[in-house]
Amino acid sequence: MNVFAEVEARVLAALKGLQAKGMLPEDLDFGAVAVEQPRDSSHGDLACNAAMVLAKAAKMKPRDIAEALSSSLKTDPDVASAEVAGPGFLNLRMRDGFWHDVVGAILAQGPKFGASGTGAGERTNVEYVSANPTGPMHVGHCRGAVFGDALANLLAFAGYDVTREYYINDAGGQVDVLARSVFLRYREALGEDIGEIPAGLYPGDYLKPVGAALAKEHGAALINMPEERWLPLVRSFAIDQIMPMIRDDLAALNIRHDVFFSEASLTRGGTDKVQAAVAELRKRGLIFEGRLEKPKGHDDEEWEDREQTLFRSTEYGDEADRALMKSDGTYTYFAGDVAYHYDKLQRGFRHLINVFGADHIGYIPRMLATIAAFTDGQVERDAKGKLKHWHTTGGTADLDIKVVNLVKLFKNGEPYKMSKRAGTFVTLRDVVDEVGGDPVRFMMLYRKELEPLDFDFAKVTEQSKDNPVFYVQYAHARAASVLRNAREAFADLEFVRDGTVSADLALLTDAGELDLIKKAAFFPALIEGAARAHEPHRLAFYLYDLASAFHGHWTRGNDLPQLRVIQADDRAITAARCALVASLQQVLSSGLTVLGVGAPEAMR
RNA sequence: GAUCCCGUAGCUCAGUCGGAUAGAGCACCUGCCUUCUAAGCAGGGGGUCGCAGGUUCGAAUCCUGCCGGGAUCGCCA
Repeated sequence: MNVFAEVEARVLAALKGLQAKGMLPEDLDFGAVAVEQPRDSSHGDLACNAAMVLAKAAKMKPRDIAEALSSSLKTDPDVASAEVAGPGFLNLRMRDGFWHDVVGAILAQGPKFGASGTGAGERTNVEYVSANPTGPMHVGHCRGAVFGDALANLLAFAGYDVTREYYINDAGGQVDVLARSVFLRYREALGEDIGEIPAGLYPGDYLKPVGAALAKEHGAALINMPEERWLPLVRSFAIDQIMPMIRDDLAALNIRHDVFFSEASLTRGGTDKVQAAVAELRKRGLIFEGRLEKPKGHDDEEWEDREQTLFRSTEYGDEADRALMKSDGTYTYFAGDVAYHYDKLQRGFRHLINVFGADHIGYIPRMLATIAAFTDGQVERDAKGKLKHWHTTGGTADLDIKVVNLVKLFKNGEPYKMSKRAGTFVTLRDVVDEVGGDPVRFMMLYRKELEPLDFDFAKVTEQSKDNPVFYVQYAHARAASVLRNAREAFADLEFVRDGTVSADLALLTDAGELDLIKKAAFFPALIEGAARAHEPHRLAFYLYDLASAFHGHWTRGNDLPQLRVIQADDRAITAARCALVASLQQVLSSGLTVLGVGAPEAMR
């Protein structure tokens, strides 16, 4: 039950009624008509902008439309008042019974309250994390991981059919470096003194067990092989060892993926998916042999001018065409990504979402161009041809690229630089072990993803009570606690029977109680808006707001005992208030679950 | 050089498709625990929404141009 959609439907019906009576011209576009929450609750429960958005097309004064709409809506038995205000707002107040029904709906629908059908089961692929499999996850990785995971949860809750995907970059030079680093640890495991790890290789201790495992499996068999023979073997061995480490790290943050897609698999075993994808682009006339201009702002010396295979991404607003083949005849990273995304499309996804780190911003235009090309879609541009949004439109499928900004690490207020070599490398696991997954997740989500985030390791560890996650969790625990106490006060207290509310909700007459219901009633609309915008942070802020309202109402009971939930001499009112508290607990629980954060029954 | 992001209270940040008197947390000040969990609550001070134009019934929000901070650029991944 979405009260905004509900009331909007009634407004639209009223507008059509006015048309039928000839009080409004036919042929009006009601698309911009919206029912929303007024910023100031003294204006009413709900506000409608219909009069103002229709005035021009209807060639009428906004206030005249609003007055007509007002008298029409006043006949609705749920409408307590419909006043025209300001330039033509229609402020609606609903009768208490309308809000009491929301409590009933929440308790009847349980965890499904707020879940929506807007996604219509459309197949959606969210690709996130995709860290190179060269070591354990560090704190910098976890923002994109948490964001992507929460976004996937949100979309699933909003009715999309979501696949969570991790692209394993296991084909480039970095994994060769990994293999060489592991090979060194392998020699070490066999008793050799390897001395200091040479520059250019990964020095981390986490590779020691990998080298030891390699020694256990192969003994000394690899030691005298030429590199070209052991390299591929060690490479895949190392990746097979490290991916479980990464999965474990992610699991510690309550993150799981449905699909791990290997870059190397694109060209393994006689198949060449890159070639197939490039052929598809060639068919569209977007592949050509040409020369690239020297990039500006870089030293000239290393630039080599040569003819090469290029993708005409400038066709879709990119600033340069993009190379697909290196001079040694192998594919570029981009070529692999083209094939990977072609594969996603062939798997039938209608919506693609990629979560990028801010350091990949420059990669966005070519990725958008790729999807636009494959789907016969467009990349939106403004009049000057600049990219307007980071998504494609109008094609058989679309891509939206979400960028999470950098996490700036601090320690005791000082900027903190991570370095694998200096041993100041902070792993994700260290943070989660010390602080817990819930605070990390909530902190990452309690912020618009495009904003930079300061992460002070010491502060999060020592003053974790400042983290808003506890505020929200406390509200949930408080609700659980009062329900426990109520059942103690009234042994067989009942407010729900067979999925419907049995308590007399008409007893909820306090303004604070009704205000809480109104906030809870906003949840479905919030979910829809956040899902549409791909912005999980809105949910985090909403939950904070709801928790705040609940804490405020609760504490009012200190001064005014008659407002407390448990009224020892009044079973009926206790039951009604318990129903309200249970409904708030449900919304808090559902929201926290979408964010991937726990909803505890008690705080410690 | 080019592209992109950001600029809202002392600090960190929200602000729904353009909506009414711009909000929260922290910090500061004043109160509230014999009371359903004080990890809480109530109140106070604090603003040129970076600057200047434009669009319109209405702009923190959209457009243009500046200013400031940050990120990125390649046959890397």
